[in-house]
Amino acid sequence: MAEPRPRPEDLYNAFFLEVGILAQLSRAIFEARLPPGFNLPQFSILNHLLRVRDGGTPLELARAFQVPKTSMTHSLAVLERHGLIEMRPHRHDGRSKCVFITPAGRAFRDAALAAIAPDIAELAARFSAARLAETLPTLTALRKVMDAMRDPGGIGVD
Amino acid sequence: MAEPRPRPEDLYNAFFLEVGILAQLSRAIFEARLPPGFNLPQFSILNHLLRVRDGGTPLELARAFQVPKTSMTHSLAVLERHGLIEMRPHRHDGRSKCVFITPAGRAFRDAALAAIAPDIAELAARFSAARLAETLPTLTALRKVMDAMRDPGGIGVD
DNA sequence: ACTATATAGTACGATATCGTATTATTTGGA
DNA sequence: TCCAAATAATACGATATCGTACTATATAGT
Repeated sequence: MAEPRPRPEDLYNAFFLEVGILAQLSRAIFEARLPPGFNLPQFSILNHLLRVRDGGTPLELARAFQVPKTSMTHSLAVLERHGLIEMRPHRHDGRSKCVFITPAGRAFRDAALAAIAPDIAELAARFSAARLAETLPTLTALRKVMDAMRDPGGIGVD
Repeated sequence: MAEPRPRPEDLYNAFFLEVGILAQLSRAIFEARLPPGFNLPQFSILNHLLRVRDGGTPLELARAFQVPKTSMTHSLAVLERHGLIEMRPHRHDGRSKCVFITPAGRAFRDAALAAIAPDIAELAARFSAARLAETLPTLTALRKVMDAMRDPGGIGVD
């Protein structure tokens, strides 16, 4: 009754279907815990500024998140309007700017992480961390392969 | 040098970060092969109508895709405007409608799948299907757990 | 049968995302 | 030095997504 030999194509489609659903579900859970008016990309930018580094340019951020630079301009404008980041002129390049997180931005990010912790705890109670950990190296390796395919020699997220 | 015991929380965050990036990358690749003016959700609806079933209501589709019904109304309007689906009145419920895929819709979906096949082949050459297949059951199980958490007794995608 | 409540779909407005064009600045070659 | 090409950011317009409110119909309790 089981398909004897599923076409490889179907496997990849099924995989990306699951990935898409998981991304949508996790985003919905996450955004439900953010203050109204904020979304996951905005949080992710703050998180990136803290975990990776701040002081980089909007274009670098756009590349790191694989979004058009105009989308990044918009997201940064929202964050700046709320005082969560600061945009300063670039020291050596008059065309460019540098993005810094503010103390309010740190506080916002920490509060958001704390707000989601209970959801993660509930999920952890129903789905073992060990099982997730098994798959993580594969997901990371695949992501790197796909990154390389779309932009050979690109910047990457790490 | 490696963290002796990473907090479980960090593992889940890292996992969902990878899932989000993979979803974004696969969506970008997919949409690059769709005719201009169409996006992945629109294709996914056609695919669902063929692979699962058609004749259902817009609300059922909205639940299956975990999107608000207003978003589904909009997507269906676009598909209908292009003649890819047909909306007929519901037989027994005057409030409701039924969504059917048209021959043009089938052709569109088949053409889209064919257009992406080379990308999948290229990916398959760089990342083994076997490795993906290993992780798929875990992803599916996690998706079901998360589905159940957000909507106990909900409809589900299968 | 009548009425209150629930439900399906949509109209409308707000924000997000993204493609194209524009402006300002830098860089590199004549 | 000067000018053409490249680059960083943004302005602007189009579509997508989604929350609120509304209309039409169905359902359930009396």
